[in-house]
Amino acid sequence: MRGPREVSSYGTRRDSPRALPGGGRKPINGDRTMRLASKDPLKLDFQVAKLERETLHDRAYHELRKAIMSGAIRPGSTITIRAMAAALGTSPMPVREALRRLVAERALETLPTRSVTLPSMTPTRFDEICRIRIALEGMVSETGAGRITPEALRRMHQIQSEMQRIKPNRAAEYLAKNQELHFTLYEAAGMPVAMQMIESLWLQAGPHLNLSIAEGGFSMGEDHHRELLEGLSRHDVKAARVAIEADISDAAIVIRKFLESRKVSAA
Amino acid sequence: MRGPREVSSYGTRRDSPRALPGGGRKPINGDRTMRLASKDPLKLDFQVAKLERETLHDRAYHELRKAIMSGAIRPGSTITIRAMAAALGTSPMPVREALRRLVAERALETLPTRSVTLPSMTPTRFDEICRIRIALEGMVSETGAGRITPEALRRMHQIQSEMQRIKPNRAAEYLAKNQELHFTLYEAAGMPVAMQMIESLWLQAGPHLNLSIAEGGFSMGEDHHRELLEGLSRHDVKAARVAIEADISDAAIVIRKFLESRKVSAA
DNA sequence: AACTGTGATTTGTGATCACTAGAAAGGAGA
DNA sequence: TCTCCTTTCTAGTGATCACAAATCACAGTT
Repeated sequence: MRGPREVSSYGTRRDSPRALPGGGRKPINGDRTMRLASKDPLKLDFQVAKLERETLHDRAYHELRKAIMSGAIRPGSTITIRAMAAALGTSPMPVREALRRLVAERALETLPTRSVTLPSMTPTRFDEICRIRIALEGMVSETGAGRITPEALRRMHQIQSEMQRIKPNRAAEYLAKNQELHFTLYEAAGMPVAMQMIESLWLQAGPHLNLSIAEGGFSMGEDHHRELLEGLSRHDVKAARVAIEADISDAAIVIRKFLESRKVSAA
Repeated sequence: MRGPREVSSYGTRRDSPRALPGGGRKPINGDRTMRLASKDPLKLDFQVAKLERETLHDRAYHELRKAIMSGAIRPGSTITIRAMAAALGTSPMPVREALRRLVAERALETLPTRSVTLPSMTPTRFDEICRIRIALEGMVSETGAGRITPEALRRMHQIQSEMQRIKPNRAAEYLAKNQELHFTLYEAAGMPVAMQMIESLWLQAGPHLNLSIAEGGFSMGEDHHRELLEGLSRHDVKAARVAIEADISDAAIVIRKFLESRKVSAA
């Protein structure tokens, strides 16, 4: 006899609503909520708030992603499903799917034992990622430069000035702003497929950037960002591309040095 | 009272071995099978066949992938977990994970209703994919051209001559050989991260290539493949890159025309 | 005849259980 | 004390169950 689950330590019970309030993330339901009256234009004569409906594995995915990007998970450490599930207050199932998704995006890796780890970065792999980034982000930034709106450009200037005011010991903030600056330009290109690929690349490199910058301090990007914004102002798409490529290359040199020094110290 | 599963319609029972014979796919276990005797050098004085130990969701993934690439799944049609599970003779669980993985790779797409479909290709998306391919595969092919081994080059010649002998009505074979030719070059570059990204792009474009070639016939690539092989023979990496880029561009023109004609006929 | 509300069926999501393989810990013998 | 074996524990995989949202079918109403 097995009465349908009498006890459980989960915060979310069966009979509680599945829809979770969720952070400020975009809802995945497109437009097919609220179909109540007045047919084809599907208009309602009063306003209602759109319901958020996010799945648990989506939330687990975003939590893990955040932890990876921020450097909270140490490279080489393994992530166990059950521990993560306990931390999130869910069953192992959503975590399993989130991990699988991150493995597919190459942010995580499955060991031969089938455990999942955050892969450590080798200089070789880092070089490869940088070369891909130059090819891909170079192309996308050139496209974005040709289609950027005045609002987006203003926003980039805003981000740049904020970056210059960040204190030298707040490396994580700096990196976040840096990402925002780059992605504002890329977004302007209107290339969603490329966008996801670039995000995947940043996710692979991110944790190691965080670690190396945290130790070595940051002094990167200033010049190239200035060149980038100048190029955008005068609609010089080639200049924008060159600035992005140089930005990636120069940062790569610093990080690579750090990776190699770490390799020596580990040996 | 609920005796632990008396009946089941699955072909694979609990007590049957988990390890499935599997097709000619590479096993995911690295090297840590067979650790029976003679410790540290890990040598065995006789040869044994490596045990295949592939998870069910890996097999489901590869089956689905094959179905997508071959065009067996029509764009726009939805894939239900339970139907796929029944077809594979497993529980829905492995299928669920395989689908999630393919969605992460953008080969499939989740609708707002959370069903999974094979997305149909718009000219816009196709153009984007081609531009990404030119940037990425151009870079990789230049690298590969500089590092290709004589064996790999010989193999490429072999593939090319096989392609020329394929009858005009065997489009699928032609596409398979075409992929083999490209990937042999890319493999030589030794860029595993880029490799996976390129595979993902081919998986996105693949089904639609199949459909359009099947209807329109194929007359693509001959010239560019010749240029490519000539360039490789004389170690001209730039020529190889240009040939690949032209190959992608020219094929894109044909496919794009097909996509647009189809759009009109659908409307 | 078209639309709306209701019930039945389908389908995705999440929880729990069972099973197996590694990993770790503990103990016996040299 | 070290090594090897056994036992125990841990963790991933897959099956099954339960539930809710979506779709479908149908009937009743305007």
